[in-house]
Amino acid sequence: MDKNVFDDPRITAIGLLFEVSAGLSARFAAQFEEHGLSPVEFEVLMRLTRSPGHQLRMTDLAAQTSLSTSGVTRVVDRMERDGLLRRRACPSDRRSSYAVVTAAGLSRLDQTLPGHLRIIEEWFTGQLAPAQLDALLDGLRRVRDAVHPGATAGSTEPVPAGRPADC
Amino acid sequence: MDKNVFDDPRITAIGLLFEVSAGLSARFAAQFEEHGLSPVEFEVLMRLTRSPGHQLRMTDLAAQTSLSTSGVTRVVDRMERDGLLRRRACPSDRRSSYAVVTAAGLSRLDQTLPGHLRIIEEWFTGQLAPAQLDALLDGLRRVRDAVHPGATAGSTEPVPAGRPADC
DNA sequence: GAGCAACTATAGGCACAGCAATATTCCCTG
DNA sequence: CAGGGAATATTGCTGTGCCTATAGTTGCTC
Repeated sequence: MDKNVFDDPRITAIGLLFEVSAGLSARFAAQFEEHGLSPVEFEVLMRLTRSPGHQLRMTDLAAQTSLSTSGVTRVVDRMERDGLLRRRACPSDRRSSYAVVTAAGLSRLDQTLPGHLRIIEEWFTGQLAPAQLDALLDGLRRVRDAVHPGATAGSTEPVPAGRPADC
Repeated sequence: MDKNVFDDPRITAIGLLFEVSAGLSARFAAQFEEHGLSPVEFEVLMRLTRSPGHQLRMTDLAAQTSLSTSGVTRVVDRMERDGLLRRRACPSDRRSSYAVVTAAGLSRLDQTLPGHLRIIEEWFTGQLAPAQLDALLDGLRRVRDAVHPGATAGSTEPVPAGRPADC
């Protein structure tokens, strides 16, 4: 085992990426917790709220988050218990059920988002000159297009529903 | 809830970063699994192997990974059971014990690392022109220096031990 | 030198996520 | 229109990690 392997530029590069990602995640999690949300709950709230009708089928929600379908079932259980969203049966397909954001859920997201954006600005985008930020984002976009993580799990881009939202 | 919030450049920027990070993590995990390692086990193996004597106190190992001390206890349990490392008592401080990489552990890391580096090159560093990669890394470094994730958990940089490795 | 605070590792309880199995429903084919 | 295969959500099981409590050890203070 050659010790110099650890100084390989590839290792340091990937370490840097993960370190930044982990650091920001930790800050986000702390701010979410102030509003009684876990990171995954925030993600679910974002996904649903940006979708037409503030709703999404369980399967589609799983595809847009990094959760499995069973994971979605349980997260939705918790959030429904907390009143942040509710289940709604799909009349045209009795297999499907929708998760719909409630007014309380929208309100919670409204309370959480400004702080979230502030943290991004303070520790990420605001740390770089505009040109430097653009360069970084261009690089990331390039890598993203290549690695194309599964079904764009965690992507910011909206994902078309497997079936049209006919209900 | 204004729908335009989701198009905020800060949101898209952070989404991009996390998407890249998650995508690469998934590829790494798949390759680790081919060699019978979990991501955290690989991390532990890397940390120990790069340390003097291929060993580290449990506490220091926890500080260098993103694990808590109890988490380290259990990971080391599993890896000791699999023969990748072993515990060693510290003669000068009977509270401390060291985790030491075994020959089998070194061998396992040797088998895993080339593929790991190949993946980084294929999906990350190799996707960018040298100047573009430099720009991206500069940006990341800048953010890293600002956010300074806790006790540099997950950092590629070696972390000085809390106490000198006197045994 | 006795006592106390700090440190170290571990064990138990809890939360949470994934995988596999299951029940229900839908759709297509003959 | 009957039956089989695909799709959907849920549940049990398992694995894993964190938090807290606990036991042992060390070093400092009086």
